[in-house]
Amino acid sequence: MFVDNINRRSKIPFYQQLYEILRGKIVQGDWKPGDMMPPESELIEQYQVSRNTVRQVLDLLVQEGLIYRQRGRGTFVAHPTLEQTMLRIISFTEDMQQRNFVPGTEVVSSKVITTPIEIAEKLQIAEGEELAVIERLRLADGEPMSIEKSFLVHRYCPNILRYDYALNPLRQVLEREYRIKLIHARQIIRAIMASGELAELLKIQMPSPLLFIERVSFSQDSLPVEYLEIFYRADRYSLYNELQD
Amino acid sequence: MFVDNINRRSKIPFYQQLYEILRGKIVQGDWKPGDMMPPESELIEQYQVSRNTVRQVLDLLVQEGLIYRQRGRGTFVAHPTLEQTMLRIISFTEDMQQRNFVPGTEVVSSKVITTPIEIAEKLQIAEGEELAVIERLRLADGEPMSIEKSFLVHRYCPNILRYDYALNPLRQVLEREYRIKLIHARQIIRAIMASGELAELLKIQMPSPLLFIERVSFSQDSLPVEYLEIFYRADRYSLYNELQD
DNA sequence: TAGTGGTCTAGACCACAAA
DNA sequence: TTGTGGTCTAGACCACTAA
Repeated sequence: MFVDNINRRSKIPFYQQLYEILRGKIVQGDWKPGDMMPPESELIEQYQVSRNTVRQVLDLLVQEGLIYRQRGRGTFVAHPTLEQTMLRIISFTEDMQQRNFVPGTEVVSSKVITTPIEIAEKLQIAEGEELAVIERLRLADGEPMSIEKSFLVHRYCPNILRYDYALNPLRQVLEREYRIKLIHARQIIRAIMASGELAELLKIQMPSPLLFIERVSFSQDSLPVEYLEIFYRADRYSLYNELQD
Repeated sequence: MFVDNINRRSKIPFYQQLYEILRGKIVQGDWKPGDMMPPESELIEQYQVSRNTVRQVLDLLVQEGLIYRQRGRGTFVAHPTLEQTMLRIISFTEDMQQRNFVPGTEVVSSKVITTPIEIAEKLQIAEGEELAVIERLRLADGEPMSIEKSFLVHRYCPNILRYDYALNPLRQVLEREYRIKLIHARQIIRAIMASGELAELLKIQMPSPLLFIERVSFSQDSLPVEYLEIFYRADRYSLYNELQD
């Protein structure tokens, strides 16, 4: 078990601490989909915070789609949906687990290049600065699902290529070794035709369509750190979301 | 000007009333992008509600992307972004205006059919029930942008095909003539290859990829009313969104 | 220093679901 | 009737921005 109480001397707000605690219980499966959560009164008692603070935390979890509330009945752990994929930054591993695939990774190449102008603009750096490039083939149940090309500003994470990204998640290395957390991203979604090179890696016939995502991710300091290109096999991958109003 | 105060005898919660009021001022342009909103203290004074209630309303507007807050500086009206396209149901006309295109529409066909089983499932109706089908070619600056095929449960909107959908927005007819408002939708986004028929209508070469959206829209009574297929030219259309966490 | 939004408390009354 | 979440109040202190 992890920390399960609020540190009242910490500079982190109570509601963020409680959010991490409750989210952990859901993500780690202490509370399972469909389970009723402790009622607000109990959370107030257990964590010694006010009702407003508890409700602030529950609001966040509702927004995230992890729980839902029913007036008069209680608060329940939600069944996971693909919805969450579209609004939160999640890892390939998480994404595949939600889709009931076993994830796998092969590194296709990794090298340092000088930044071409198109990417320099997206990452707001000078043309010619060094970029670390990691190209990975992503597998689902052993079959190719997508190609990911990561372009990282090398100055922020020197020597990052010394790790093996078939074994280490890139985001974990960034967090643990370089204290860089990617907390915000902007992406564009397109349909494209597979090039010969991509078709070969993804084991698909030509011509075939791909779902193509270009994403720029920002660190906790609001610096653009990574430009990512993902090429998904259109026969295996689609996006889902919900609209309001 | 519309209603600009809170009806304290209404059964509608204060925060919902205040939300409508403030949202109206933004949408109708009383407050323009970049403008500072009145500080919380002023809203409390003017509308005679507590700070919590004011903040509940502002939270909603922040979530919707209409405003943003800066600690120590104030609360400001946000500049519209394509972001909103991905999370709100908007019309083709609105979408094109945001993208700085002049929208246009041609009706390709309209007819009544009996529901095939795949669509019956999506709309939760019996196989063989009547569907009104409207197929429209959408233009942007006079050039083909997309094909939309609407499948409507005919029982909910009898005789809907008597209107001309080159002139009348479908959603407007549904609202005005049948009191059906589409307030919620679920959609799946894929990449596909254009068929010969679609390629011809969209004036593109074969083979070409398309961005394909399947959407089921629900009325205010939570009934599925419309199944919509949209085929976008991939060379002219892409989706944009932002991710957190 | 004055004014802003961010966090937090301790109450209150209500609406709804289930027993 | 009891227990749940939904709405609302009137305060408090803090952190940040700009003058």
